[in-house]
Amino acid sequence: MVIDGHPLPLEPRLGHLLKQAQAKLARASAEALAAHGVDGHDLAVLGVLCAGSGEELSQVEVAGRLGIDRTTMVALIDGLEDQGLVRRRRSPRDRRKNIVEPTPEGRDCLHRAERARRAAEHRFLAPLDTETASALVRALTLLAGETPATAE
Amino acid sequence: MVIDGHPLPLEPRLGHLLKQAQAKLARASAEALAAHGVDGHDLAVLGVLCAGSGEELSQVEVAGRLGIDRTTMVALIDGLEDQGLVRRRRSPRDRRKNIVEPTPEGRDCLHRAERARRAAEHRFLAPLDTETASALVRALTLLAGETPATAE
DNA sequence: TATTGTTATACTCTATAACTATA
DNA sequence: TATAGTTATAGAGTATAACAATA
Repeated sequence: MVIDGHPLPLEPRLGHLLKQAQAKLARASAEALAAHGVDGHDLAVLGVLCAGSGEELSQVEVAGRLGIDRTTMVALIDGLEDQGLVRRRRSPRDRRKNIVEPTPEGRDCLHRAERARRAAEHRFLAPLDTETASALVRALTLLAGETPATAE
Repeated sequence: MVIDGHPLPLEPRLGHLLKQAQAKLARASAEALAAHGVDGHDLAVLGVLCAGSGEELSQVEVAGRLGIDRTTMVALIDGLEDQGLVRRRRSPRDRRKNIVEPTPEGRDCLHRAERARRAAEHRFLAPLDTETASALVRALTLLAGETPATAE
Protein backbone atom coordinates (compact mmCIF):
# COMPACT_ATOMS: atom_id res chain seq x y z
CA MET A 1 0.00 0.00 0.00
CA VAL A 2 1.25 3.47 -0.77
CA ILE A 3 1.39 5.56 2.36
CA ASP A 4 2.15 9.28 2.12
CA GLY A 5 4.07 8.99 -1.07
CA HIS A 6 6.28 6.04 -0.25
CA PRO A 7 6.93 3.67 -3.09
CA LEU A 8 5.41 0.22 -3.03
CA PRO A 9 7.51 -1.69 -0.54
CA LEU A 10 7.07 -5.04 -2.25
CA GLU A 11 5.93 -6.32 -5.57
CA PRO A 12 2.15 -6.29 -5.47
CA ARG A 13 0.81 -9.16 -3.43
CA LEU A 14 -2.31 -10.80 -4.64
CA GLY A 15 -3.44 -11.33 -1.06
CA HIS A 16 -3.19 -7.63 -0.29
CA LEU A 17 -4.95 -6.68 -3.48
CA LEU A 18 -7.83 -9.02 -2.76
CA LYS A 19 -8.09 -7.80 0.81
CA GLN A 20 -8.05 -4.13 -0.13
CA ALA A 21 -10.51 -4.57 -2.97
CA GLN A 22 -12.86 -6.55 -0.75
CA ALA A 23 -12.62 -4.00 2.04
CA LYS A 24 -13.25 -1.12 -0.31
CA LEU A 25 -16.32 -2.74 -1.83
CA ALA A 26 -17.55 -3.69 1.64
CA ARG A 27 -17.30 -0.08 2.79
CA ALA A 28 -19.13 1.16 -0.31
CA SER A 29 -21.85 -1.48 0.07
CA ALA A 30 -22.30 -0.79 3.77
CA GLU A 31 -22.72 2.88 3.06
CA ALA A 32 -25.26 2.21 0.33
CA LEU A 33 -27.21 -0.24 2.49
CA ALA A 34 -27.23 1.90 5.63
CA ALA A 35 -29.95 4.12 4.14
CA HIS A 36 -32.20 1.06 4.07
CA GLY A 37 -31.49 -0.03 7.62
CA VAL A 38 -29.82 -3.31 6.72
CA ASP A 39 -26.32 -4.68 6.32
CA GLY A 40 -24.92 -7.23 3.95
CA HIS A 41 -25.86 -10.20 6.10
CA ASP A 42 -29.43 -8.96 6.50
CA LEU A 43 -29.71 -8.51 2.77
CA ALA A 44 -28.34 -11.98 2.08
CA VAL A 45 -30.90 -13.53 4.42
CA LEU A 46 -33.75 -11.60 2.84
CA GLY A 47 -32.45 -12.63 -0.55
CA VAL A 48 -32.50 -16.31 0.34
CA LEU A 49 -35.97 -16.04 1.84
CA CYS A 50 -37.44 -14.23 -1.15
CA ALA A 51 -35.50 -16.02 -3.87
CA GLY A 52 -36.95 -19.46 -3.49
CA SER A 53 -39.90 -21.16 -5.06
CA GLY A 54 -42.04 -20.39 -2.06
CA GLU A 55 -40.62 -23.27 -0.07
CA GLU A 56 -40.48 -22.86 3.69
CA LEU A 57 -37.01 -22.39 5.12
CA SER A 58 -35.90 -22.92 8.69
CA GLN A 59 -33.08 -21.01 10.35
CA VAL A 60 -30.53 -23.77 9.78
CA GLU A 61 -31.55 -24.06 6.17
CA VAL A 62 -31.03 -20.35 5.61
CA ALA A 63 -27.73 -20.54 7.47
CA GLY A 64 -26.62 -23.49 5.37
CA ARG A 65 -27.36 -21.74 2.11
CA LEU A 66 -25.33 -18.73 3.15
CA GLY A 67 -22.47 -20.69 4.64
CA ILE A 68 -22.84 -19.11 8.06
CA ASP A 69 -23.28 -20.73 11.43
CA ARG A 70 -26.69 -21.41 12.94
CA THR A 71 -25.61 -19.65 16.13
CA THR A 72 -24.88 -16.52 14.12
CA MET A 73 -28.23 -16.79 12.40
CA VAL A 74 -30.12 -16.30 15.66
CA ALA A 75 -29.08 -12.68 16.17
CA LEU A 76 -29.49 -11.98 12.48
CA ILE A 77 -33.10 -13.16 12.48
CA ASP A 78 -33.66 -11.33 15.78
CA GLY A 79 -32.66 -8.08 14.13
CA LEU A 80 -34.75 -8.64 11.04
CA GLU A 81 -37.75 -9.64 13.13
CA ASP A 82 -37.37 -6.54 15.33
CA GLN A 83 -37.49 -4.46 12.18
CA GLY A 84 -40.59 -6.29 10.99
CA LEU A 85 -38.82 -7.62 7.91
CA VAL A 86 -39.26 -11.33 8.72
CA ARG A 87 -41.49 -13.48 10.93
CA ARG A 88 -40.71 -16.67 12.81
CA ARG A 89 -43.26 -19.45 13.24
CA ARG A 90 -42.96 -23.01 14.42
CA SER A 91 -43.11 -25.61 11.70
CA PRO A 92 -46.20 -27.78 12.32
CA ARG A 93 -44.39 -30.71 10.73
CA ASP A 94 -41.23 -30.49 12.82
CA ARG A 95 -41.72 -28.48 15.94
CA ARG A 96 -37.97 -28.03 16.40
CA LYS A 97 -37.82 -25.78 13.36
CA ASN A 98 -38.50 -22.09 13.05
CA ILE A 99 -39.90 -21.27 9.65
CA VAL A 100 -38.61 -17.84 8.69
CA GLU A 101 -40.75 -15.86 6.29
CA PRO A 102 -40.28 -12.40 4.83
CA THR A 103 -43.01 -9.87 5.51
CA PRO A 104 -44.24 -7.57 2.74
CA GLU A 105 -42.03 -4.91 4.32
CA GLY A 106 -39.13 -7.34 4.11
CA ARG A 107 -39.71 -7.98 0.42
CA ASP A 108 -39.94 -4.28 -0.23
CA CYS A 109 -36.79 -3.61 1.74
CA LEU A 110 -34.97 -6.34 -0.17
CA HIS A 111 -35.83 -4.81 -3.53
CA ARG A 112 -34.79 -1.33 -2.56
CA ALA A 113 -31.65 -2.34 -0.71
CA GLU A 114 -30.61 -4.81 -3.38
CA ARG A 115 -30.89 -2.06 -5.97
CA ALA A 116 -28.68 0.17 -3.81
CA ARG A 117 -26.16 -2.63 -3.35
CA ARG A 118 -26.01 -3.28 -7.07
CA ALA A 119 -25.50 0.40 -7.75
CA ALA A 120 -22.60 0.48 -5.28
CA GLU A 121 -21.09 -2.58 -6.94
CA HIS A 122 -21.46 -0.89 -10.31
CA ARG A 123 -19.72 2.25 -9.08
CA PHE A 124 -16.97 0.09 -7.60
CA LEU A 125 -16.43 -1.56 -10.97
CA ALA A 126 -16.48 1.73 -12.85
CA PRO A 127 -12.68 1.85 -13.32
CA LEU A 128 -12.94 -1.28 -15.49
CA ASP A 129 -14.46 -1.59 -18.91
CA THR A 130 -17.34 -4.02 -19.24
CA GLU A 131 -15.32 -6.91 -20.64
CA THR A 132 -12.64 -6.60 -17.97
CA ALA A 133 -15.31 -6.52 -15.27
CA SER A 134 -16.94 -9.73 -16.45
CA ALA A 135 -13.54 -11.36 -16.89
CA LEU A 136 -12.82 -10.42 -13.28
CA VAL A 137 -16.02 -12.02 -12.06
CA ARG A 138 -15.32 -15.13 -14.10
CA ALA A 139 -11.78 -15.40 -12.77
CA LEU A 140 -12.86 -14.89 -9.17
CA THR A 141 -15.56 -17.50 -9.55
CA LEU A 142 -12.96 -20.00 -10.69
CA LEU A 143 -10.60 -19.07 -7.87
CA ALA A 144 -13.18 -18.92 -5.09
CA GLY A 145 -14.60 -22.34 -5.82
CA GLU A 146 -13.86 -25.43 -3.81
CA THR A 147 -10.54 -26.90 -4.78
CA PRO A 148 -11.24 -30.37 -6.17
CA ALA A 149 -9.61 -32.91 -3.91
CA THR A 150 -6.43 -34.15 -5.52
CA ALA A 151 -5.92 -37.91 -5.73
CA GLU A 152 -3.31 -38.31 -3.05
CA MET B 1 -21.93 -20.30 -1.98
CA VAL B 2 -23.00 -23.78 -2.93
CA ILE B 3 -23.68 -25.83 0.16
CA ASP B 4 -24.31 -29.57 -0.13
CA GLY B 5 -25.66 -29.35 -3.62
CA HIS B 6 -28.01 -26.42 -3.21
CA PRO B 7 -28.17 -24.07 -6.14
CA LEU B 8 -26.71 -20.60 -5.83
CA PRO B 9 -29.22 -18.67 -3.76
CA LEU B 10 -28.48 -15.34 -5.44
CA GLU B 11 -26.72 -14.15 -8.52
CA PRO B 12 -23.04 -14.21 -7.69
CA ARG B 13 -22.08 -11.31 -5.49
CA LEU B 14 -18.80 -9.67 -6.14
CA GLY B 15 -18.33 -9.04 -2.43
CA HIS B 16 -18.71 -12.72 -1.63
CA LEU B 17 -16.41 -13.75 -4.42
CA LEU B 18 -13.71 -11.38 -3.26
CA LYS B 19 -14.08 -12.52 0.32
CA GLN B 20 -13.96 -16.21 -0.52
CA ALA B 21 -11.05 -15.83 -2.89
CA GLN B 22 -9.12 -13.79 -0.33
CA ALA B 23 -9.86 -16.27 2.44
CA LYS B 24 -8.83 -19.22 0.31
CA LEU B 25 -5.55 -17.63 -0.68
CA ALA B 26 -4.94 -16.60 2.93
CA ARG B 27 -5.41 -20.19 4.10
CA ALA B 28 -3.08 -21.51 1.41
CA SER B 29 -0.44 -18.88 2.21
CA ALA B 30 -0.68 -19.49 5.94
CA GLU B 31 -0.19 -23.18 5.39
CA ALA B 32 2.82 -22.59 3.15
CA LEU B 33 4.38 -20.12 5.56
CA ALA B 34 3.81 -22.17 8.70
CA ALA B 35 6.71 -24.45 7.78
CA HIS B 36 8.98 -21.41 8.02
CA GLY B 37 7.64 -20.23 11.37
CA VAL B 38 6.22 -16.96 10.10
CA ASP B 39 2.87 -15.57 9.05
CA GLY B 40 1.94 -13.04 6.41
CA HIS B 41 2.54 -10.04 8.63
CA ASP B 42 5.94 -11.31 9.70
CA LEU B 43 6.87 -11.86 6.09
CA ALA B 44 5.71 -8.39 5.09
CA VAL B 45 7.82 -6.81 7.84
CA LEU B 46 10.89 -8.79 6.82
CA GLY B 47 10.24 -7.80 3.24
CA VAL B 48 10.17 -4.12 4.06
CA LEU B 49 13.32 -4.40 6.17
CA CYS B 50 15.26 -6.28 3.51
CA ALA B 51 13.88 -4.52 0.46
CA GLY B 52 15.26 -1.08 1.04
CA SER B 53 18.47 0.54 -0.02
CA GLY B 54 20.01 -0.17 3.34
CA GLU B 55 18.31 2.75 4.99
CA GLU B 56 17.53 2.42 8.67
CA LEU B 57 13.85 2.00 9.47
CA SER B 58 12.12 2.61 12.77
CA GLN B 59 9.02 0.74 13.92
CA VAL B 60 6.64 3.52 12.87
CA GLU B 61 8.30 3.74 9.50
CA VAL B 62 7.83 0.03 8.90
CA ALA B 63 4.25 0.30 10.13
CA GLY B 64 3.58 3.24 7.83
CA ARG B 65 4.85 1.41 4.78
CA LEU B 66 2.64 -1.55 5.49
CA GLY B 67 -0.42 0.46 6.44
CA ILE B 68 -0.68 -1.08 9.88
CA ASP B 69 -0.83 0.61 13.26
CA ARG B 70 2.26 1.28 15.34
CA THR B 71 0.59 -0.43 18.31
CA THR B 72 0.20 -3.58 16.23
CA MET B 73 3.80 -3.38 15.15
CA VAL B 74 5.09 -3.84 18.70
CA ALA B 75 3.93 -7.43 19.08
CA LEU B 76 4.97 -8.20 15.53
CA ILE B 77 8.53 -7.06 16.16
CA ASP B 78 8.48 -8.83 19.54
CA GLY B 79 7.76 -12.10 17.79
CA LEU B 80 10.36 -11.61 15.11
CA GLU B 81 12.95 -10.61 17.69
CA ASP B 82 12.16 -13.65 19.85
CA GLN B 83 12.81 -15.80 16.81
CA GLY B 84 16.09 -14.03 16.17
CA LEU B 85 14.91 -12.74 12.79
CA VAL B 86 15.24 -9.03 13.59
CA ARG B 87 17.07 -6.86 16.12
CA ARG B 88 16.02 -3.61 17.78
CA ARG B 89 18.49 -0.89 18.61
CA ARG B 90 18.06 2.71 19.69
CA SER B 91 18.73 5.27 17.03
CA PRO B 92 21.67 7.36 18.16
CA ARG B 93 20.25 10.33 16.25
CA ASP B 94 16.77 10.17 17.77
CA ARG B 95 16.65 8.18 20.93
CA ARG B 96 12.89 7.80 20.71
CA LYS B 97 13.23 5.51 17.71
CA ASN B 98 13.89 1.82 17.55
CA ILE B 99 15.85 0.92 14.47
CA VAL B 100 14.72 -2.51 13.34
CA GLU B 101 17.22 -4.56 11.39
CA PRO B 102 16.99 -8.03 9.93
CA THR B 103 19.51 -10.58 11.13
CA PRO B 104 21.19 -12.93 8.68
CA GLU B 105 18.68 -15.54 9.87
CA GLY B 106 15.90 -13.08 9.11
CA ARG B 107 17.14 -12.52 5.57
CA ASP B 108 17.44 -16.24 5.04
CA CYS B 109 13.97 -16.83 6.42
CA LEU B 110 12.55 -14.13 4.18
CA HIS B 111 13.98 -15.73 1.07
CA ARG B 112 12.74 -19.19 1.89
CA ALA B 113 9.33 -18.10 3.15
CA GLU B 114 8.81 -15.68 0.28
CA ARG B 115 9.52 -18.48 -2.16
CA ALA B 116 6.94 -20.65 -0.39
CA ARG B 117 4.40 -17.83 -0.44
CA ARG B 118 4.92 -17.26 -4.13
CA ALA B 119 4.51 -20.95 -4.81
CA ALA B 120 1.21 -20.95 -2.90
CA GLU B 121 0.05 -17.92 -4.86
CA HIS B 122 1.01 -19.70 -8.06
CA ARG B 123 -0.95 -22.79 -7.11
CA PHE B 124 -3.90 -20.59 -6.18
CA LEU B 125 -3.82 -19.02 -9.64
CA ALA B 126 -3.44 -22.36 -11.39
CA PRO B 127 -7.11 -22.49 -12.53
CA LEU B 128 -6.45 -19.41 -14.68
CA ASP B 129 -4.34 -19.18 -17.79
CA THR B 130 -1.43 -16.75 -17.66
CA GLU B 131 -3.16 -13.90 -19.46
CA THR B 132 -6.27 -14.15 -17.30
CA ALA B 133 -4.14 -14.15 -14.17
CA SER B 134 -2.31 -10.98 -15.12
CA ALA B 135 -5.57 -9.37 -16.20
CA LEU B 136 -6.92 -10.21 -12.75
CA VAL B 137 -3.98 -8.58 -11.01
CA ARG B 138 -4.31 -5.52 -13.23
CA ALA B 139 -8.04 -5.22 -12.56
CA LEU B 140 -7.61 -5.65 -8.81
CA THR B 141 -4.88 -3.03 -8.77
CA LEU B 142 -7.24 -0.58 -10.42
CA LEU B 143 -10.06 -1.44 -8.03
CA ALA B 144 -8.03 -1.52 -4.84
CA GLY B 145 -6.49 1.90 -5.39
CA GLU B 146 -7.59 5.02 -3.61
CA THR B 147 -10.68 6.46 -5.18
CA PRO B 148 -9.77 9.89 -6.48
CA ALA B 149 -11.85 12.45 -4.64
CA THR B 150 -14.67 13.59 -6.87
CA ALA B 151 -15.23 17.34 -7.30
CA GLU B 152 -18.38 17.67 -5.23
C1' DT C 1 -29.08 -40.58 19.67
C1' DA C 2 -29.37 -36.58 16.50
C1' DT C 3 -31.13 -32.04 15.29
C1' DT C 4 -32.92 -27.16 16.13
C1' DG C 5 -32.87 -23.04 18.42
C1' DT C 6 -30.67 -20.62 21.92
C1' DT C 7 -27.30 -18.70 25.17
C1' DA C 8 -22.88 -18.14 27.02
C1' DT C 9 -18.11 -18.25 26.31
C1' DA C 10 -13.76 -17.74 24.08
C1' DC C 11 -10.81 -16.26 20.74
C1' DT C 12 -8.93 -13.35 16.93
C1' DC C 13 -8.21 -8.98 14.93
C1' DT C 14 -8.03 -4.45 15.22
C1' DA C 15 -8.90 0.39 17.02
C1' DT C 16 -8.47 3.71 20.92
C1' DA C 17 -6.59 5.69 25.07
C1' DA C 18 -3.10 6.58 27.98
C1' DC C 19 1.53 6.44 29.83
C1' DT C 20 7.01 7.20 29.33
C1' DA C 21 10.82 8.94 27.25
C1' DT C 22 12.50 11.71 24.17
C1' DA C 23 12.52 15.68 20.89
C1' DT D 1 3.86 20.46 22.07
C1' DA D 2 4.54 16.60 19.36
C1' DT D 3 6.42 11.96 18.30
C1' DA D 4 7.97 6.87 19.28
C1' DG D 5 7.36 2.92 21.76
C1' DT D 6 4.60 0.51 24.85
C1' DT D 7 0.68 -1.33 27.40
C1' DA D 8 -4.02 -1.92 28.50
C1' DT D 9 -8.58 -1.82 27.04
C1' DA D 10 -12.51 -2.22 24.18
C1' DG D 11 -14.99 -3.48 20.18
C1' DA D 12 -16.39 -6.29 16.08
C1' DG D 13 -16.64 -10.69 14.24
C1' DT D 14 -16.73 -15.41 14.61
C1' DA D 15 -16.08 -20.20 16.48
C1' DT D 16 -17.06 -23.59 20.34
C1' DA D 17 -19.63 -25.64 24.15
C1' DA D 18 -23.52 -26.60 26.36
C1' DC D 19 -28.50 -26.82 27.27
C1' DA D 20 -33.77 -27.48 26.38
C1' DA D 21 -37.11 -29.03 23.25
C1' DT D 22 -38.16 -32.13 19.83
C1' DA D 23 -37.46 -35.89 16.51
